[in-house]
Amino acid sequence: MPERRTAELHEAVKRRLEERNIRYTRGRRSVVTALVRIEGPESTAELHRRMRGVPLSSLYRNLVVLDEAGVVQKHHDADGLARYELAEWLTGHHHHVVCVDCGTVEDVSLSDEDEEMIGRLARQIAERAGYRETGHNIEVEGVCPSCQHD
Amino acid sequence: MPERRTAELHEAVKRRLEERNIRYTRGRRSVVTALVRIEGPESTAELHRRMRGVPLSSLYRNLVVLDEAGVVQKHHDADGLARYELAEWLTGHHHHVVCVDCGTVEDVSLSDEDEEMIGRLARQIAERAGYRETGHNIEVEGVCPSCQHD
DNA sequence: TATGAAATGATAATGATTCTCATTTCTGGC
DNA sequence: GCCAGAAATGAGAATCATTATCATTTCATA
Repeated sequence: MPERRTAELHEAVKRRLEERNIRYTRGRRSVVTALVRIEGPESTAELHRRMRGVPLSSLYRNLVVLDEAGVVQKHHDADGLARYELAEWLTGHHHHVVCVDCGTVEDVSLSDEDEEMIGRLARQIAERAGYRETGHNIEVEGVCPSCQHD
Repeated sequence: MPERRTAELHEAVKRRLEERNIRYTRGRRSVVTALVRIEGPESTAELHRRMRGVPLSSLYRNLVVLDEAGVVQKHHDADGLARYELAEWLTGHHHHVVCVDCGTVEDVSLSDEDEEMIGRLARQIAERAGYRETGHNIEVEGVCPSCQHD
């Protein structure tokens, strides 16, 4: 993500939080900063490693706050551990490829036509079960480049 | 699932386990039996409730065994809790609709044409990230019928 | 600068899952 | 049927990510 955009992103987050009377503190800023550099949802352990000086309890607490404010999106990997990334209104709509070997998750975007197709299928799936759709995404499993050694 | 098929299903599971020199014991049978009645991935707590007389430690241990043998498929809900269902080679390929309110998960199947379309997109997503694809599924989020009260 | 609300950091508590180990149940050969 | 070894079980302890607690600090506003 280009330098330029990062400042705008922080501004957008700040506005979003202020609308909800939540302060955009240094700890929360550093969560967002750590998340900007990332290719796909990262574990809390990894995020903590990237953020020297921020206590684990604060990280957890702020992830909850940012999640409830819709700034961040929470996922779970194959072991059930939490992984976070910036919400789609900040990064754009995308899907995930998960490595079945090492557990890494990467973001992938599709063309507008393909997205439309998926959207239609998702609506159909929801409708068939009597659900009111609120979102969808394709989870693709595979073996990532660096795990394909044999 | 019809009565008739249930016996065949147990036979298929038995063969699968025997190939791996794993015994198909009463405890394991009752896990499979509990799973047959289910509409979508169920939590371990719910499974345990359905299986009076089976200690929790045995349930957990057998879920691991059945998962490693490919009899059962493990998922995680929005809270990161484990949910299990029978593997697709026993039930057929399908997708999931998740209620964002109560967390229930239901299975949904699509037409062959739609499946082909999704398969193509999944391959494309994997390829774009340099992954060798091993599987995929669409996760649709929505509000289930019984949570649509307002 | 004072005041009350919100956020922090250190630590304790929680709860799902996994591990341990003594006991029990299978299986295959005699 | 009976034995020996392997596998499975059950009860409980241990683990570990995540949450809650609470005294202290920081912030926004007057």
